[in-house]
Formats: sequence, structure tokens, C-alpha cells
Amino acid sequence: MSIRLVIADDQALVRGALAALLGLEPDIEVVAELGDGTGVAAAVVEHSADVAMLDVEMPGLDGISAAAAVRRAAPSCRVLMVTTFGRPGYLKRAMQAGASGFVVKDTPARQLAEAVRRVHQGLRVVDPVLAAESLTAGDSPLTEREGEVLKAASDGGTVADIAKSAMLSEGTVRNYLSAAMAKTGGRTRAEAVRIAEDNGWLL
Amino acid sequence: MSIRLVIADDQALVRGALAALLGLEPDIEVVAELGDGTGVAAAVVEHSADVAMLDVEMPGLDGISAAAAVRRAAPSCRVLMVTTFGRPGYLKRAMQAGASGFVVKDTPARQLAEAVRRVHQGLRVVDPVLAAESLTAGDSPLTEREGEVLKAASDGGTVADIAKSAMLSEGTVRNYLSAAMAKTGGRTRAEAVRIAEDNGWLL
DNA sequence: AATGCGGGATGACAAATGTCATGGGGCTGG
DNA sequence: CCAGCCCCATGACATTTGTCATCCCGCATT
Repeated sequence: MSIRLVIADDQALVRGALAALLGLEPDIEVVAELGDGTGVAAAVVEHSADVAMLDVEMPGLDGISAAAAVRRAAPSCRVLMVTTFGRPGYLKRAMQAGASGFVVKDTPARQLAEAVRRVHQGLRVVDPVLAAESLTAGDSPLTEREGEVLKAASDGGTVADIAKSAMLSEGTVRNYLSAAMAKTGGRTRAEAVRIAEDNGWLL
Repeated sequence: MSIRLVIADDQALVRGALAALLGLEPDIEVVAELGDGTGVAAAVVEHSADVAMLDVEMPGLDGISAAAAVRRAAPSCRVLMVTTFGRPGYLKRAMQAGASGFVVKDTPARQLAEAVRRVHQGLRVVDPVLAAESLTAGDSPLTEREGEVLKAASDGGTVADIAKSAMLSEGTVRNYLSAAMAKTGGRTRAEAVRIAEDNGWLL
């Protein structure tokens, strides 16, 4: 009996190519393809899928939240995350959300089907390089509000903009940004944003 | 006789999947897969390819430069650009570099093989949505140095850092940034960077 | 009860940033 | 040849940032 697989990725080209590639495997059957995270859990239930392959970066519901939703709706379905960027923080959060595997998109294509099989058997699959980074990089040092403020700052707005969007005083915003800069090691607000993004600390 | 195709994309998973997908077509033969732009022109010559499928964002030599290199080395080989982000500026620059087609990665997978065939026949293939955007968005309003300085600012460094890396006076850097902000409409340096990036003005 | 920590805020101050006027040199098109 | 534009630079100036000290409150730990 073949492995029933659901694929969710926002890039149709990639999604289609992955489906075609995995569909070639005799023991894998692609039962659904989604373009965002919102319908994943429902699709998993509807097609009684064995494995869900999710991209982390997706419009609507992001991959991590989608993974949690899948685990809640269908505990027997394993989740394999596939992502473009090897952000250490993503890995940890994905595992905490109940994912069984985590691979980046520049792993050899051959290993993908194998990863699906391993995950289906209940094993964990993690990119070894990423796992090592994750250990050294550790968790986000940012407090919840610090993260929110930094995220609000990530599109380049002024302090006043951030204060308005976060319902905070301007001085408080500057304090949080200052703390975030200290913790990330960035010497500028923009640098702190970039560092936090690279580490997957901003969701 | 089948179409001889070279594929270059930095994400191995995507690259492999695309190769598998297109390899299924009876009239297409994938003769080479590359992970960066540097060897593309050589590979095209070596395998006497008919079409080169290039990602815009690649380490080493970027897709646009690679496209130009291919056109120089093998004028008979058509170039089809495939990109993640639909940056209007990329389209224009790719066409100027000699590309025959430009599609984004969230176009339906079925159309991809068709795009390859069209390009091979000498036709131009352009995502219609992107083409429309490209007309309104127009060319980069930034002057060459303005672009360089803004690019140098894109990783969040301070004015002093930028000045050092660009061999300019700090005052001059501030002037260029100011001009860039005025032209992009951004109210902050970071905002200007984001706007310019979104439009494909920073390469 | 005391301590510590996160959230929220204020005020003050130094440093960085954004703006503007101004100048000179080089190149190009009318 | 001259006007116009880009490049490079300086200096002065108003704002914005980033930093720091210092509060208050609530909550969990001890």
C-alpha cells in the first residue's frame, strides 16, 4: 500500500514539479496539492493522508502553524517541512509544532523520496548541517514584545509608525528596539532585523 | 529531434524536480543541471543546448549576467528566465540581457514545458501580469551610484560602513541615500531599500 | 515577604541620520 | 559653447535614533 502524500507550497511551479517527481515513486501517491497553509489540515483529513509536505514560507497560514493544525486534526499523519532558507529557529519551532522532518530545498532531489519514507515510518529526518547550526544558534533571545516590535520594524517604518501599529509609546518602542539590538548584536535597527530574520526569530 | 535543455537553479530540490518534470516530456531532453551561474555558458556550448532555463537569484554569477554570457557564447541558444519573485525590474533587465522568456515560479507547472517549446521556436514568453506591472513600474529611477550606495546599505550597516565600502565621503553617502529615498518615495533608508528590492532595482 | 523579570512608560542626552545649499569637475546634446 | 546632468564633496542644520537611568505594575519563584 502506497504512502498517501499531501503537498503544500506557494510556488505552483515548485509544487507541481515536486508532485511530479514524487509521483514517479511506486510507493508514493500524491493525493492533494495546496497553494497555502489554510486548507492543509482539512485536506489531510479528507484524503486520510499519511504524510504532509509543507513549505515554511506560505501566504495565509504559515507552514509551522499548518503543521500544528495537521497534528491536531490527524495525529497519525506525519509532517515533513521543506524550506528555502535554513533558518535555525525554524527547525526548532517546527519540531515543537510536531513536525517529524525538516529539509532545505537545496538537498539532492533523490533524498526527498527517501525522507518521505523515513518520516512515514515514524523516523525523524533532519538536515545534519542545519541541526548542528541549530545547536549553536539556540533559541531566540528576544522577548515576545521585543520580537513583535522588531517584526513591526522590519518593513522600514519609523518609530512613530511602529508605535502606532503596536499601540505603544514611542519611547517604549525605542527601548525594545534597543534591547533587541543588544541581544542580536546588531549595531543598527536594520541590522538587528536582518540578524533576527536570518535566524528565524521573527516567525 | 528533441529540445536540448540546460537547467540552472541554486536549490537542488527545485532543480531536480524541474528536471524530472521536464524530462517526462517526449520532446525535451535535459542535458545538464547546474547549481550556479558560473558554468552555464560553458555547459550550453559543451552540450550544444537549444534552451537554457535560468533562475535569477543564484550564488556566484546571477541569472541575468549568466543569460548575457549564454547569448555571447551561443547566440543560437534561447534563454528562459525562471524566478521566485516577480520583480518588474528583473524582467526588463533580463530582456535587455537577451532572454527570450520570463516566468515566475508560481505559474502552473503545465505551462512550463509549453514555455520551453515556445522559446525554442523563437517566440517570446512573458508572464502577462508581470509585463503589465513592468510597464507601470518602469525603469529604475536610481542613478548608478545611488543604486550602489543603496545596495551597500541593504544589509543594515551604518553610514560610516557604507562610506568605507564605497570609498566615498560620509556626507556624499548621506546625499545619495537622501536622493534614493526621495526617488523611491521611502521615508526611511530601510524603506527605500525595501522598495528598491521589491522593484528589482538592486540587481 | 522578598526577589527577579517582563511589560509599559518618561525624560534627558549623545550620536546618527536626513535635508539643504553650495561648489567644482566631467560628459553630452543642442 | 552652453545648458543640463551626474558624480563627488563640504558644511550646517533639524530630526530621528539609540542609550541610560528611573519609575510603576503584575506575576512567578524562593
